[in-house]
Amino acid sequence: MNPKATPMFETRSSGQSSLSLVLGLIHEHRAITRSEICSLTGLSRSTVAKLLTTLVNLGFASDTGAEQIDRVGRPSMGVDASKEMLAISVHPEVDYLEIKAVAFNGTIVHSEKHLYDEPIGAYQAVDDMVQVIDSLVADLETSDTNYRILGIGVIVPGQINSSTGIVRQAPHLQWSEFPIRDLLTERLSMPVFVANDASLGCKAEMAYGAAKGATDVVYMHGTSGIGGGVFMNGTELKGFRGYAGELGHMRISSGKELDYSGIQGTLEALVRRDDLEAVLGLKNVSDEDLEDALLNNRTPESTALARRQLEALGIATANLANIFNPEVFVLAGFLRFLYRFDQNYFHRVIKKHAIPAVLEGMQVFVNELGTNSLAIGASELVFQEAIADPAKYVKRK
Amino acid sequence: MNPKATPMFETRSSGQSSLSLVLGLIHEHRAITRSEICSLTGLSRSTVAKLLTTLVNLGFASDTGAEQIDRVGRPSMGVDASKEMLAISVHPEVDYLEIKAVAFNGTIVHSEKHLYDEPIGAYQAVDDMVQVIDSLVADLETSDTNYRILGIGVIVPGQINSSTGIVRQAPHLQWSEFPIRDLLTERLSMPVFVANDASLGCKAEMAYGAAKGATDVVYMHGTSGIGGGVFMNGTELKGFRGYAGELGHMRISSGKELDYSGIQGTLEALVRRDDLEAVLGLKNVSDEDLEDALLNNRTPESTALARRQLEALGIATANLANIFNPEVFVLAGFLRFLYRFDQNYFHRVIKKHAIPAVLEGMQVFVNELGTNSLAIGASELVFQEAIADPAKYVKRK
DNA sequence: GTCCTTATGTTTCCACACGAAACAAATAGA
DNA sequence: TCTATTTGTTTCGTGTGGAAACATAAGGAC
Repeated sequence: MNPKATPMFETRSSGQSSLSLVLGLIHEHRAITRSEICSLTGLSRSTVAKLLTTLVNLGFASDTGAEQIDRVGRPSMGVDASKEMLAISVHPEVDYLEIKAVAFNGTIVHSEKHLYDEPIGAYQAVDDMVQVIDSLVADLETSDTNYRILGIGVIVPGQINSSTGIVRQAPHLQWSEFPIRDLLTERLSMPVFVANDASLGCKAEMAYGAAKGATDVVYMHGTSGIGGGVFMNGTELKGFRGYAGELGHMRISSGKELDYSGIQGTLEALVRRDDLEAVLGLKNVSDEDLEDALLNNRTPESTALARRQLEALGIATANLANIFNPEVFVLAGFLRFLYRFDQNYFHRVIKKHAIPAVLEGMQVFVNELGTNSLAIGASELVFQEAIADPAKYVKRK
Repeated sequence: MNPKATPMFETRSSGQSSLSLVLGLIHEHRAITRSEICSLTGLSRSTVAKLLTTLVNLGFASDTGAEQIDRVGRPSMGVDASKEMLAISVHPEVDYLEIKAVAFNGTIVHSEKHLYDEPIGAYQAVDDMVQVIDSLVADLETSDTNYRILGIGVIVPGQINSSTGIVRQAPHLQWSEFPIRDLLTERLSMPVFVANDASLGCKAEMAYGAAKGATDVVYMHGTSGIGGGVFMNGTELKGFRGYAGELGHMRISSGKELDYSGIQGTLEALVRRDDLEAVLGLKNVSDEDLEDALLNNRTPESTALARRQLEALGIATANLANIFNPEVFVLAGFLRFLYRFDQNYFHRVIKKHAIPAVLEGMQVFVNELGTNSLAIGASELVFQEAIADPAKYVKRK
């Protein structure tokens, strides 16, 4: 046939098939009954039955007995999301490399962390990842449970071009222009996905955390800099080349403070974790310790600083509210306890700078998910791909 | 059946059917050959043939003879988008009411403008609209061409809740909380859609103007205030309640200037058409006259002001570039000639305040479409609905 | 002009997804 | 034990889209 035929769109029920729809529900709910699937999707009982048999055959779900009770009528049978389908999350940081295995039903089945004494280069990091993953895969395959690994999700603290899988710049790791996805794909021979840490944190909070059920979410994550993730209408804002969501670089003041990119008056220049540590006489402490010090040892200086930072954060939030009209705003990292320091003040600043209409119904939350949030977000990269085309993944004997 | 069954998703080829896909292509291209449809969609010849006969029967398209020439092989037959399917655009402004009729192939088949001596209220405006549209419909129906009107698109200069069709606030018209869609639907008995003017301008520029072919577009429109429209990945950013895109209220400076909502240091407070008129000794002049005066009668004062405004606009643009990583940035209204006043300076400001990565491949354009841009955008509201479900619209005898 | 090649339209049949309807099964309540 | 209710199961019909074979309309080589 015509070899030049490169369709602009997928044909065949573009968007998603019913199979994906049902599989997505199973993944989201972890356990769900057949009748719930019927009412949530609008599919008929006969169709749901057929779809479920194929999903069970593919290994994505398993039938459970009837569980419902205390209602008239024949009890509906349940299905569970698979405990055996896995995604592996990989998280390189300045001083460690963390690898976890997440099951399709959301449970963490494995977790390991390798500490580094000194920062290592990008290529060395890839070598380490390959080695750790290879041995993990070997362990899982010899285990008595019949695990099957669907792919790898890499969490990178920096700018990612998600379509090419190239790390554009990761300031803390000091990586730049590093084609991590292709390198890992080649050496691991399984699907590899790469994404920004803030974007994955947002994804996880939307799936199972503070923003569960919301479709329009803005997420800000404060570590050393401030990273952002934005989901509108349920899908991530990626932009032309995939660099959308650089919320920390938003300029909100005409002041002369510089952020780490050398830009003046940005959010990142005005809201700094370092400054909070300094005013409390601390250095390189954990988030927990900093939170404790900030909230419980209030001094005039620390209060003044926190207020200044909260004002800047509030102005940025108001700007983002005007721009996005989100349903939920999630604050993570050190922004979480900066917010808790004086949330009333923060809300007053927002009210002053945002249009009233966009604040109606908008909610501000701090992140709910703890240490596993990034791993869960990374696993979603893999699982969403599998959900979109379940037939591609055949059952392992 | 179960009456409580309210599916969260549409089943049945959710997204779009092949019929919509093909109809969308016909609308976009105005004229296209059958074989182009095959290669663009990936559908088979037999399927395309079937789909086209139903679309021709529905009246959305008409067969044309073979046109292609100078190539080996049987020439492919063409289809034209209908000249008879119409959308009516309605544009209320402070001192006029403008009504146009746009055909499915993009041609303007009718245009009329009623001037007002003094501002009229919202209800009076609706009365006028109904009267004008009724008589227009009567004219079209008695015409010798077999017109069929698919719906009404209303262009409102203000905040719209697109899901309820309520005008939240239109400062210049002095309307607020006005349920214009329901009022018009009731009295006109045809589908009515309402949208913000900047959003429609953006839609039109993407379909047929400066941003043609782009999927990630940020559009800023300067009239008295500054309105914005954002499309990401081809779909409009609406946000939770539909108020996303209030770009004019972005705060970029710590200055004390107030915009018309009383917010300090915003883009709208710093970039003002009034100020440009004043520095040139003008008042209430047309865009053409203001452009002419600004570009051709440069004084030290006007240059200084334009530079200040360009700097603010550049900072805002850089912020939006960081946030959205758009492919195309479109400047319309008076921003168009503010940009032309010194576009090199504008680009320098952007470079200074944006992350290098997000500027790669980003292009800045001024709007290309002239007076009909809003009408075309409004017609798209109607036509996109028809394209999504063509079977709903039966052919008129 | 006559063939051959190429690209397209047309027709016939088939695969697949999904639903409607009838029936079977499992519960609570009378 | 019987009834009402809800769900699983089976059968059959419908609609969407494709593959394959065939028909048709061009250009090009001889």
